[in-house]
Amino acid sequence: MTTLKDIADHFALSESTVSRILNGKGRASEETRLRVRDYASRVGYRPNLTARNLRMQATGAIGVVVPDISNPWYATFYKHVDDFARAAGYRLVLFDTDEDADREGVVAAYLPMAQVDGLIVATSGSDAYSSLDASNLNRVVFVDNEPATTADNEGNQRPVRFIGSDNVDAAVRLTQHLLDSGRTRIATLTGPLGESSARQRLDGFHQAMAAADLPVPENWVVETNFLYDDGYRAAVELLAGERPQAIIAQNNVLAYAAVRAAREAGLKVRKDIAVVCFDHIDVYGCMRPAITAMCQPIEALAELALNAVVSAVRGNPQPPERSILESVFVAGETA
Amino acid sequence: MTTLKDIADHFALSESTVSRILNGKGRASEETRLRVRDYASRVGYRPNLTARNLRMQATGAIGVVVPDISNPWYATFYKHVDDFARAAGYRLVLFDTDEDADREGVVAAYLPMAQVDGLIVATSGSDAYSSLDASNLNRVVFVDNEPATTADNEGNQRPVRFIGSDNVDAAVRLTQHLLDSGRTRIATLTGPLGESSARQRLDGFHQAMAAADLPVPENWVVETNFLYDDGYRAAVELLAGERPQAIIAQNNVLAYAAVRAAREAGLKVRKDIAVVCFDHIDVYGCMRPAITAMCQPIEALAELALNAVVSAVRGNPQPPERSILESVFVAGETA
DNA sequence: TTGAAAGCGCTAACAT
DNA sequence: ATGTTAGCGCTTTCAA
Repeated sequence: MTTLKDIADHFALSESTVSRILNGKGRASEETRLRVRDYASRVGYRPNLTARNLRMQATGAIGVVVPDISNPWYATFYKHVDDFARAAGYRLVLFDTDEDADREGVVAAYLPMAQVDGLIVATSGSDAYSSLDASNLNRVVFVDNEPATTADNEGNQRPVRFIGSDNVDAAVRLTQHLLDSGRTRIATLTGPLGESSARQRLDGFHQAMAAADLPVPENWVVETNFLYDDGYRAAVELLAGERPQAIIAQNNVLAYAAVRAAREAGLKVRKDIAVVCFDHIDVYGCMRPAITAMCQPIEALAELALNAVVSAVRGNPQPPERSILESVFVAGETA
Repeated sequence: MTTLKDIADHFALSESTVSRILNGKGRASEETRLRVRDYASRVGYRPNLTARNLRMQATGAIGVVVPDISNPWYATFYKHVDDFARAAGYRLVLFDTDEDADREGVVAAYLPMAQVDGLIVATSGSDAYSSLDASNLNRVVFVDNEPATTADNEGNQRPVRFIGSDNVDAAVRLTQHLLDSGRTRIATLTGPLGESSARQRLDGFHQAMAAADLPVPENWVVETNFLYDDGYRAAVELLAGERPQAIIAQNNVLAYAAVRAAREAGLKVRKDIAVVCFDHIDVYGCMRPAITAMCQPIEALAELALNAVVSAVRGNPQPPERSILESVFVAGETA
């Protein structure tokens, strides 16, 4: 590869002069500038970003960490973040942790390892963030789901920047929707209850049921890992026992699994069993039945997250505050 | 951040000793090793990968470039590549170009800029690869779609490593399937005809129609950018005119757009109009109707692509050969 | 307008 | 078993 030095040598110039010219900094004689620019583009010179990043102590890249990029919700989220990032002059790099805490830990370390300037993280429960020092932790913005722990060495829990939604309330509303339709025997497929979003959505469900004086049999609260296969197994098992009138799936993918299980059990969704969920999104309009759901305002989350991380990266210390957005109810055909 | 030097200073050791210990290379006294390891993990030392990469002239990362990560086909492809990459000891980094040649050009430059060791590219027609020198071009593996041009400065077209499928033949078979069902008035939504996959699929369509002595009205071949919105507009327009009995969509997303347009036009898909496509994949089993399609063997593509790029990265020059896999017909409910 | 020199944090060849 | 030195390719201060 051609380096700055190669170009400098070619003209018997110094590296610094060439660097300045190529970066448009400082002055250089019109003639040198032209010659250098021309030569650089002729030989296809590309600055070695690794070297530049090392020198600059910055990368210009922001990482986005999601548990499952084949989940259209996260893909859509990423696309929105990308739009905002581009406008702000940052490059985005996408990491898929496959809902695996270890993989997430690896990515979390990219920050102290100087691979990205900041991180937007939809965590699935890694505790890797506790090993980040304050200056690095400050450059991560959590979305959707709060990290399990951000305690430091001494065990002090440290507040972080979080952009999420009103999960408890959304769950209450979603449950209430079912109750209003006369369905009182309700089961739920939860995510890992170590995760805040799962816990909160379960809380809301319990609250609404308690307020209506309705029981929730223990075996109607089934914990999953938020992934399709696991959700499917759980749903099959759920439907094999005494059958609820409705299932609340704590994310979109679990709902798809539940719908499949219901169909395979010969049930007609809605008539025989209602299925509702959180964060259903149908990018291409081809999913049937359309699922009734409470949805986080995905674009607003993306915008807040990007702004927050950029401001941290630019050196403005982040107020470790929680921004909670309101979910919206989207009526479908399943409840 | 703690650096090697900090640790070295702390024990009055040299950086090289600490480096060797932390990398498990060379010998060191049991005692020093323990003390250093312990201290490093206590202070949460993370090697600066930027520095290491600069020194090593390698990153251990392979980039995967796709035109649209919210397209489940690419998301699935990525996941498969990830599995193989992990097994081979490489980290994957995902880039979404949003079907935009400029963005793809930026990512292509990551190679000479030393940001990744290799690239697996599902191109959407950037000519950026022509500016890569031989040693860089050798580290990119193209999948699904061949690059527009890989000519060098002198205009010589250079062969590249490509993993794709039998598009022409697949299109012939898909068309034949429609013909066999008695549908002879067939329209097609193509991708950008600058892209090889689009051209080949169109070729196959024309071949099959010609072989059956059937005409293809010019306005029944509609070129799109492979994206949903554009496909939808095209489909609406197509259905507004004299109506074909079937639509061949050149990718999955165009099919979803066509199905939507058909529904909105009050048509019953299959009965009133057939819709078939390439590469339909329904990760969650909730898309209705199930679309009849010719599908590239996605996992095999992923495996070949990863193996090829890894072997290039490891220094084994790539034979610039084209690997062509056979597509499989997946019967659905739409034709 | 240009150059010399230092240094970002790391690894490795070559001492000792 | 450990240290010295050089250098990866770049930017930037300071000097000329």
